Amino acid sequence: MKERLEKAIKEALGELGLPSVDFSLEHPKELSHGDYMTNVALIVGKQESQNPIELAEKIVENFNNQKIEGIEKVGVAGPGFINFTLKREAFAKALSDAQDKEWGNTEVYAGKKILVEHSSPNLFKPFHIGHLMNNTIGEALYRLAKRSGAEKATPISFPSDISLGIAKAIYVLREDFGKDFFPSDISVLGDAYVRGTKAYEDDKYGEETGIHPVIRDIANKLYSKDPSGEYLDIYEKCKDFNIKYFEKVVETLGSKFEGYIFESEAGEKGKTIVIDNLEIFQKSTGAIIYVPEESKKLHTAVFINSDGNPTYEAKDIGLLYLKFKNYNNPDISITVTDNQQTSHFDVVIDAAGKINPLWQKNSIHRSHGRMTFKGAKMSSRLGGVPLAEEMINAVVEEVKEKNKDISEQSAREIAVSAIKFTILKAKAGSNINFDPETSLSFEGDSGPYLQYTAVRAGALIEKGKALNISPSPESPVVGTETLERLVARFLEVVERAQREWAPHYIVTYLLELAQEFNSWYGQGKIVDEGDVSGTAYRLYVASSVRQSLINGLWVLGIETP
RNA sequence: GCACCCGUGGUGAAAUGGAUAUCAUUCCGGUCUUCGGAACCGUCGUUCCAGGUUCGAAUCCUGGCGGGUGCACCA
Repeated sequence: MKERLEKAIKEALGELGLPSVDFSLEHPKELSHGDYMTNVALIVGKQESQNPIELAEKIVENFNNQKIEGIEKVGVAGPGFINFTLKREAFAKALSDAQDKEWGNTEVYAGKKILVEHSSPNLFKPFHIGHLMNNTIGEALYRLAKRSGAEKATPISFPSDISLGIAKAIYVLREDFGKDFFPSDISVLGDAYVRGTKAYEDDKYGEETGIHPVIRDIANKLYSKDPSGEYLDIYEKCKDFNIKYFEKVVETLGSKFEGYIFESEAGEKGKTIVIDNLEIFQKSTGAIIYVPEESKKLHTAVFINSDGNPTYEAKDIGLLYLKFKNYNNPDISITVTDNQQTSHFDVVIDAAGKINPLWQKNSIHRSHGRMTFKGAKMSSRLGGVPLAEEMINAVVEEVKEKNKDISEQSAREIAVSAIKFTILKAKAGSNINFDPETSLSFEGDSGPYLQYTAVRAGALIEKGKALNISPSPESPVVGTETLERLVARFLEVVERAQREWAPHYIVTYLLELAQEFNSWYGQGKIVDEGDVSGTAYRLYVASSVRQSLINGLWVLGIETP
């Protein structure tokens, strides 16, 4: 349709003896303005110094002579915009497609291999609300990829299983529990991590002072996988325990990873790569660093420290190597991190491009803001960072307060959907401050509102079934035109979200759709025994709305009850 | 100091350079013979400041002001 209109506009310009110009042809923001609008008269008017409204009227007259197929009406509005309203038949195909589970699948990345890395945990820290945010966004990006026609979309994670920080935690665990320590609860490890950091800062733990050399030695043993160290034994047990914990947590959030690249593997590989590329990196005071060109306005970064161990930067180089090797050179490789890491990532990618241009070309970095959570119920650990579980529980309490009879599982589903929705409705990048009292509503703009609307549509269809009326496109009725337009638009909304890797477009769209549906619902009877053919059509529309909501929510990682 | 991100009703957000800046929430007023009301309808209320570019600026440019983050061996 869009191409047809573009052609018609060009034809009109030619017939009227007007210059051909670059014009836009878009959906107007306001649905009541029609289905497409063009600014062609404004552009020509400017160029030819003519009144744009009069020009627009001439162009419209030409359109009417052209008798373009599928157009209901063309009009001039505002300062000289031309609005096109399509005939209802234009949406028939979309409405029919929207009856199907596959509705919303696109061809945006047809045949591509897409890798999405997200949720990367520190294996000695519990899953906190920062991970919750990362997981929600990462999972949504993965699901967008999955519906984009990609040959393969793969979600992976990059767990931190090795660092000086982890050595600090191991040290504390060994001191407190002896060499036979066995982890029983994640919080024990989290506490050890925090206390280890503190001990290292103070250079004192318990009675013992001057612990730096001991901890550095542990770190070295971990890096070199020294089998003689009893610390390694504790470490391995903690690592196993943690991976299981991580998998359990993300499963309740609806994600599953197809693979992991551990920081320990990436570090080893990264170190080798850096050492093999000393023409790109350089030595400085015992360390190996990377100095970007001045014009790039990036900072110098240490890749291998003076102990000879890879830093986060070298680990990321190794990570890139392993991603492209293990996953068969993905066409798009997305990394989701906190936006504090943006400049770190820029430096790494700049250096990486010199080692292998593909690593730079195919990598995309999506960053998100930080999440804070106010609430007296929080027993904050980790220096004040609330755990994801604590936050979810607090919201579950809110849900139960609203509905006393609700089951634990349903309450949890609703709580998770409300949290995910709040994270995804904003353009990624800004910080979110959760206040369970005010910012997490279950009414209006919320996950539960969308779930509710989908369920409501489902209930209508069930009711129709009980009366032996099934959805049918045969006898269109008045009143559903706007809804039909909106349903048809779902496809391009998904496409845009995929192109820009921005799930929030889907959120905005679903809200608009749900509002329109609920408004229609309130206007009159949908299932009417006295009007079987009309009911069948209305159910057909309801069913298309329902499928759009379900599929849209799925992309957001929200299940429809 | 340098760099990056951000400033939209009381609050939380949306808006490909387009039309009267959109939605939610709060307050107030309504709908109710439910199709499962976590709904629907209505009222009040907003682009940090000053210039500039443009037919047209929340959006682009310059300069302020305010907030956040990052800048050498942590991750």
